[in-house]
Amino acid sequence: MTTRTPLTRARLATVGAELADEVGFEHVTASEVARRCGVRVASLYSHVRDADDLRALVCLLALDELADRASAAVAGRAGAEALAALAGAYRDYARAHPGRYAAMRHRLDPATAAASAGPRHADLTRAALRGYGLDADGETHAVRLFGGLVHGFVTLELAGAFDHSDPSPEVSWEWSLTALDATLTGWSTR
Amino acid sequence: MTTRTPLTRARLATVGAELADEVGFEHVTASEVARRCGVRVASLYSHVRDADDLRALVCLLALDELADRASAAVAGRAGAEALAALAGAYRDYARAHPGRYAAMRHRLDPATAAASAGPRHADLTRAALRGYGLDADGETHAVRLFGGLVHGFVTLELAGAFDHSDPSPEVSWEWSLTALDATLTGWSTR
DNA sequence: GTTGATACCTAATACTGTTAGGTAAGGACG
DNA sequence: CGTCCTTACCTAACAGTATTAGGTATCAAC
Repeated sequence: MTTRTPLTRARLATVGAELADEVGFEHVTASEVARRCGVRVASLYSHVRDADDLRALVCLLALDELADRASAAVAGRAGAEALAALAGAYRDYARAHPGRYAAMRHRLDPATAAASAGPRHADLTRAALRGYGLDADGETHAVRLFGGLVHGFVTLELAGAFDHSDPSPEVSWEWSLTALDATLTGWSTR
Repeated sequence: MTTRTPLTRARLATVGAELADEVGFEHVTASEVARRCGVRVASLYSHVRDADDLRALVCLLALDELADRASAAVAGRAGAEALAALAGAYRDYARAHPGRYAAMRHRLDPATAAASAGPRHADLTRAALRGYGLDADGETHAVRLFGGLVHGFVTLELAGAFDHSDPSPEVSWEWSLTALDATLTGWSTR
């Protein structure tokens, strides 16, 4: 036999992420991950503390992956364009990888969270907002408004909440981002 | 012994909802619900199809309960005031009953969803938006914008995403709702 | 007073999560 | 060259959860 890929935390994260996208994050199970790695369940415990730690791995991978994409999306853009690109990166990622997107809402312990790509997300949003000339507090409000709007819209859309009404969510998405830009432009002049 | 409360779907929903608020919706287990009802697990299966059906029960209860509160909140109000009251009802409910709030994102099969209080939520939002004089499509966009913003903000806040930055989320919340009102007012004049 | 429905039970099975301890292979070192 | 340690996996056992099958007690109705 060819030497099979050795088990690592990184590999577990990848396999877990693929599984999450296929069956949903809430159904990511240690047993199934082990099965896909061609290994017995017990062997996982040399690499992860417990099942929760395994899920945290997927969470971290998703945070990282999405931070990279978001970073690429805002690079070289400013103002409304940067905002739309950033929001689009989130939405596209959620649709391409629903399981990983859900994984990001997994509660991490504070230490892990601090060391994760989580802060990068906040930084990226702040960077995208730079052009609006907000003061420190205003920027924080804007980060929260942006985060809430994007996350909420994407979550509801993914959950199928928009499936039974008429105009395409695409249009609502554009309108929402336009409105957000207008709002922030207004804030900057106060 | 006093006649113990007989098991009904309603009782299972209540017990499940309490459990959800205590330990989180994702940890609502048939075993624990049975334990709290003073009954063996197998006995649940006379009332629910499977564990997923049990969780759906909690979801339906939450949808209903929150629809009632939302309804009371918007009664007798209009415009910005109605909008803020409706949004506040969601936020307050999420903070008082995080487990039930999480339960509402449980995927229901289409038939159950249609018969649930879900549509009432959409109707309530539409009612709260009436004062803005939007056309049909505009109203749909507004419902989605409102839903996304409120749900996203509340979810992130509950997840602790706002815990490590300075101004109180309260202020961001006010700002966001004010911005939403201004946006919709602007939409109506187009 | 048998019948039937209702509401609960025990028992058995399968799967997930977790811990404890065993083994095989490969490099380091005498 | 043989032994020793480490690494990376294994088997075995056990607890908890989900599910199904089939049994029993109670009670109302005919």
